[in-house]
Amino acid sequence: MSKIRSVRGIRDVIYPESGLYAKIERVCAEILESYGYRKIYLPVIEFSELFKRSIGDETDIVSKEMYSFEDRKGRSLSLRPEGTASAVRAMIENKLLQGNIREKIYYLGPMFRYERPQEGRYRQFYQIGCEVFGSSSPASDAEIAVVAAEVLSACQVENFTIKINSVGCQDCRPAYRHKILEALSGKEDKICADCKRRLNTNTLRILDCKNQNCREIYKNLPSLRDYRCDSCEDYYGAYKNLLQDRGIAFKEDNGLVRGLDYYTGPVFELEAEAGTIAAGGRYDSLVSQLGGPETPACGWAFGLERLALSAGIVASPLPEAYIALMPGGKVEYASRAASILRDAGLSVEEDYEDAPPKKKLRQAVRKEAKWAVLVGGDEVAGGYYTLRNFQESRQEQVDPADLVKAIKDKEKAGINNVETNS
RNA sequence: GUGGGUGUAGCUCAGGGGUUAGAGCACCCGGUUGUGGCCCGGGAGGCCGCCGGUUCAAAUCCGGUCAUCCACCCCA
Repeated sequence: MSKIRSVRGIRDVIYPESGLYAKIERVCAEILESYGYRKIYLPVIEFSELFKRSIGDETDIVSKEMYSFEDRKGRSLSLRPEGTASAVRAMIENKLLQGNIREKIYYLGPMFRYERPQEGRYRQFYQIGCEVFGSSSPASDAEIAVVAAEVLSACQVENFTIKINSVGCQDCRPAYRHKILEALSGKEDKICADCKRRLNTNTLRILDCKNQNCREIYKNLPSLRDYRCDSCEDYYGAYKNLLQDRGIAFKEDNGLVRGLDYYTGPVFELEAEAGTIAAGGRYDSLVSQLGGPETPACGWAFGLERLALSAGIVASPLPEAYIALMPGGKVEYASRAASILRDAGLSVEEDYEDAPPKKKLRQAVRKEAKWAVLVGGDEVAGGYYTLRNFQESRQEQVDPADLVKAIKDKEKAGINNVETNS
C-alpha cells in the first residue's frame, strides 16, 4: 500500500510557518478594522461564469488556470482563483450596494490556480484582500494604498517599491488599444508568439512583455499616458498628489497594466525583493457588469505566502510557560498555576506524564518556553510554586497570588534591558 | 504550458557498479535520587522517491514517472 500524499502544489502549512501566517492575519485584520473594513466570509466555489465575466474569458487565469468541474446537475463550477469577483457578487446578491452607501470589506482565504508551483507560488494559496464600494474619490484609491503600506510596515517588510499607473477608463482605453493595433500592423511577425496572441485578446498586456526583442519594438509605441481622457488624467493626478501627501513613495510605471480585465483607472503593484506581494486598483464598471447597480469600487489583495517570505516579523513561540509536574506533585495544584497564568493572558502548557524531570524541562526549552513552573511535593506541601526562568537559569519560590506579578516584573525588566542595550 | 537542476536518516549533505550505506546536527537511554543548555559513554533510526531496463551484481548506469527547486509564461 503506497503512502497517500498531498496534491501537487497544495501543501500543509505547519509550525512555525503557520504561526507567522496567523500573526500576519491578525495584524492585517487589526489594521483593516481600524479603517472600518468589515470582514466578509466568501465561498470558495462559484459558478465558473462569474470568473469568466469578471476576470475575463481570455485571460490566462480563466482560460487555463482554473480548477473547474461539473456538479451533479451538470453546472460548471470553479474553485475561486481570486477574491474580488466573489466579493462583488456577494455585495450584489446581499443587496448591500443600494442607495450609494459606501461599503468597505475585507476577506481572507485560500485561492486556487493551476500553475507550475514554485517557492511562494502554490496551487492553493492564501490572499488577504479588501474592497471599497461606492466611492469615486481618488482619496479612496489613496486610502487602500495607505492601508497596504501600513500592512507592510507592521509586517516589517524591507525594501519594497510601490508601482502605480492608470490604465484609463472605458472611454479612453479603446482608443489607445486602437492606436497600438495601428502602430503594430505589419509588424506582427516580429513579435513573440505570446504577444501575437495577446494582440487581439488582451492588447495592453503586450506592454508588459519581458521579451527583449518585443520591448525594443514597443519602445516607440505611443504611451497610454498620451491617450488618457481628461477626467482619467485629472483623477490620476489627484491620486498621485494624495499619495505624496501621505508620504507614500511610489514609482510610475507605464507598462503596468495588470492581468485582469476589470481594472479601470489607477492600479498599483507592491514589489518586494521576492517579487510582487500585493496588487490592486480601481474597477468602476465591474459591479454593473455583474448585474449590480452602477457602483465605483477599488481594492487590493496580498499574497499571504509572499508577504510571509518578505516579512521581518516572526511567530511568537508557544507556549510561553510550561508547568512541569515534579515528583510528589499534584495535577490539581499544577493546573491551578496554569489557570492563574492563562487568566493573565499567557500561553501555558501543562504536562500530565510521569516522566523524569529533566525530560520535562528539556521539552519546555525545546518549545522555546520562557518560563517553567515546577510543581512537586515540596511545592504542594509548602503552598507555593517554583518559577524558573530559562534564560537566566534562575528560579524562585513564589506565592500563588504573586505568580503573575513575578513574571510581569521580570518581563518588564527584560524589555528595559533590551532598550538600554540598543 | 516550455527549458533546466535536485530527490540517500527528522534536518543539511557525503558516497557514483561489488559484502552489513556514512557524517554533522537533532532524537532516545545512562553518567544526576526534583532541574534544560556544556561534557562523557551508549543507542535507535534508511524499500538511497517510485516503476521498469541494462548487468553475474544497481543507491550508483539508462528510460519513464512522481515530487521539489530555478528560469520562462503568468500572477498574489
